[in-house]
This record gives sequence, structure tokens and C-alpha cells, in this order.
Amino acid sequence: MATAVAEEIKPNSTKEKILTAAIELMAEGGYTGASMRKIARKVGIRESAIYNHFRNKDEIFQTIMKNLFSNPFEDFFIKRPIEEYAIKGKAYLLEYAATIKLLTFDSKNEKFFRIILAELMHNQQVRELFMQYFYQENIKKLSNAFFIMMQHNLIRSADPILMAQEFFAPLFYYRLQVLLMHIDNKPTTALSTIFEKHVDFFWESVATQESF
Amino acid sequence: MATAVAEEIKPNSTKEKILTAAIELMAEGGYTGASMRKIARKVGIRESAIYNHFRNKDEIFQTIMKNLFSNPFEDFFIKRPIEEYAIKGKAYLLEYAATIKLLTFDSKNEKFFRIILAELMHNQQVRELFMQYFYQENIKKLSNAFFIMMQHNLIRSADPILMAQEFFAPLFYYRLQVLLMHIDNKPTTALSTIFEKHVDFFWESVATQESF
DNA sequence: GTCTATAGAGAGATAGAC
DNA sequence: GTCTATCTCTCTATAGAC
Repeated sequence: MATAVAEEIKPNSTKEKILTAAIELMAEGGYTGASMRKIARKVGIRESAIYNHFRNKDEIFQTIMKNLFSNPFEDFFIKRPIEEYAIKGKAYLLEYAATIKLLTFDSKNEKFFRIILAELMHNQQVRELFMQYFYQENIKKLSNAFFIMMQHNLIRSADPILMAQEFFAPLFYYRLQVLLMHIDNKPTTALSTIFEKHVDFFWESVATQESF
Repeated sequence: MATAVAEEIKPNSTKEKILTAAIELMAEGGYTGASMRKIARKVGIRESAIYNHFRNKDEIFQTIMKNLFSNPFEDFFIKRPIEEYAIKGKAYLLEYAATIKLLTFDSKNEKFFRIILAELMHNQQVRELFMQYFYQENIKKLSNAFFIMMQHNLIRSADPILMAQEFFAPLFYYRLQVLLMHIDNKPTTALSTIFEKHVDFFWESVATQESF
């Protein structure tokens, strides 16, 4: 989760190489797809050597989760002061969507998203993180922003939480679509401007006459 | 896919029992989670006996996919004549959302959705079916409907495909949310009316003055 | 910290008796 | 059509030498 503190891991250490290899393999084949054998082979050591750095396979997975969920980029995103930005109205939403777009097309974040989705049906802990991160945190932040926009009469009044979900859901949907295309090496040109188009459409849907 | 013809399988036959057991186990643990050993144990036969009914494990999976994607309920849904219904405007969308809601809370369809999601990152064939079914088919149908609604001036004019995606994405998002809650035995009361609320919100977003 | 060697479990699949 | 027996593979993990 976003509050988790990333473990200190020395660059270029065997431990770091193991993690990098594991992330790569788990993005491709999930938890079970990344066997200790494959990880070891990818790093260039024997399987038994891994156990000098991690107690077991699960500890590797835990470390990856911790580090991925405390990505500084995402932290920055989460911690922006909503109150000042929300009154910008559409500009705020555009910035929000642009950040999701960046995450979507960023290689490291794509791997992260892929691992999460690969394990979503298999691992309760992943589901908890997923719900907290992709639902609660984002929805909470967005609904606050929409509430402020309503107060300033920038948008029509409605349930802020519903509005937040309605705004967020397509972003999630488009991110998934991009991921699926990338996995099968299909072009995503048709999706290159969809995040902006979503904001345009949404703003047209909620903006009051005076703010439009 | 929706056009696939479901294989004839005699009720109460061993073959049918194998499939039922496999669906159950795959919904819980995906393809790898449903081992031939576990399937055999659940049916009450030996593993080797399964091979009298299916060439291998993959053939079991293929049969399940074929049958799930040719669900008569879904077929009915797909094959409704859009032209006549679309002019009903909001009523059409409500009916559409109600159908998704039914699928969401139907036990068999939930298992189907769960298997699909569990294998989405692991199996290209599943991704193809997913894209075709959850994206192309639904978006195509919806964009046709929106196009008709625009022609009748029921809704504001916009890109029908974008509008279809914007309408569909939240439904997908809410369906996923319900599934995740169900997996961990959490209550879905907060989500019981979200499908209707989505249509309300959406209609308010696109309806023209005269149709509202 | 890395190696060899090995244990022990579970997987998919086949041969052949009945 | 089901059974027992077995093969072969892959997996996680540990013991102990260097």
C-alpha cells in the first residue's frame, strides 16, 4: 500500500537482481509462473543461493508488493493537495488523467499492473491492496475534488462518490485495454488520445453552463 | 465466443461431472489450480479415468470456454434487435444495465467471469475472447444504439464509440467490484443499486433538454 | 555467499489388467 | 469405463562442503 515503506535494497546487489528477475517473470506468468528455478537462471546463480537473500518465494513476492506500492511517482500523485487543485475544474481532471496515462504507458508501472491483475483472483492480500489502492484511495481523493467543484458551482450537483467512480472507471478500463494490447504486441495508436477524450466527454457531461 | 456452438453433453454423465468439477476448481484457482488430481477427487474417480473423456487438461479448458461463451442467456442478450429498442432511450440503457446486473449476480456467470479474469494474463486465447466479447461486441452494439439515439435527438451528439465505451466501462468496473467482494465474502449491499445509479447519472450527462 | 546434492511433494500423462 | 501402477517432469526447500 502507499503507506508502506520500501525496503533499502542496494543497487546491483544479488538481492536486487533477484527482485528484478522476479518482477519480470511474475509480470509474464504470475506468481506460479516465476519459479525459483527460472529466477535463479535469470540472475545467473543456483536456486539454493536465492535462499541466502530471501527466506522463501513468498518473501520475494511480499518485497515486490511493498516496493511497487510505494512507488515515488504514485506517492507524489496521491499526496497532491486536492483543495487547491480541484478549483481548477477541468484542468485538474486533465492532469489526473494524464498521470494515469503516464502510469499506463510506463514500463515499470505496466509490469506492476500486470502482476496485480495476474494475482487478483488468486491472492487475497493482492485483492486488499487492489481495492484499497484502485478503489478507496482514488475514489476518496476524486470525490473530494468533485465536492469542491460542486461548491464552486463548476459542475452540476450529484453524489460526489458516484461521480468519482464514473470518472475513474473508464480510466481503469482504458488502462486495462492498453495492457492487453501490449501483452499481445498489438498497436495502441487507437488508444493514444483516449484518456484526454474521456476528460472532454466527462467535463461536457457535468460542467455547468457558466464553467463550460 | 458467442457464435460457438456448445457441445452436446449428457446430464449426469461422468463427462458432465468432470466439467462441473473443473469449472468449480478453475473459478477458485485458475487453470493451474484445477489439477487433474483435484478434479478426479471431486468427481470421485481416478485421474486416469478422466482421459477416457478428454484427451488432456487443455481439452477440458477448451470445452468449458466453448460452453461458457455460448451461454443462452448471453446469446439472447447479444441478439436483441437494437434498432427498435434504441429509440426508447433511457429505458434501453436501463434494460442493458439490468442484464449486466443479472449476469453479475448470477452464480454461473460469476464463475465464468472469474475464470476469464484468472486466466486473462496467462492465456492469449482468453484475451482474444475477452477483447471480442467484453469490448468489441458490446461496444459495437452500444455505439449503434447511441447513434440511433443521436439521430432521434434523444441525446447530445458525440462520437458514438466513445460514448459506448464511457457507458460500458463503469458497468465493467462495478461488475469487477462485486466479484471481488464476493470472493472474500464481503457484503455487496452498497453496490446493489449502483447499476441503476450509473444509468441515471449517464442519462443526465447525455440527454438533450427535450428528452430529459 | 555460492555451490552440489538431495529430499519430498505435486503435477500431467500413459500402459495394461479387469 | 474404471482401476492400479508407473513414468517423467517441475516445483520449493534444506543440508552441508567450500
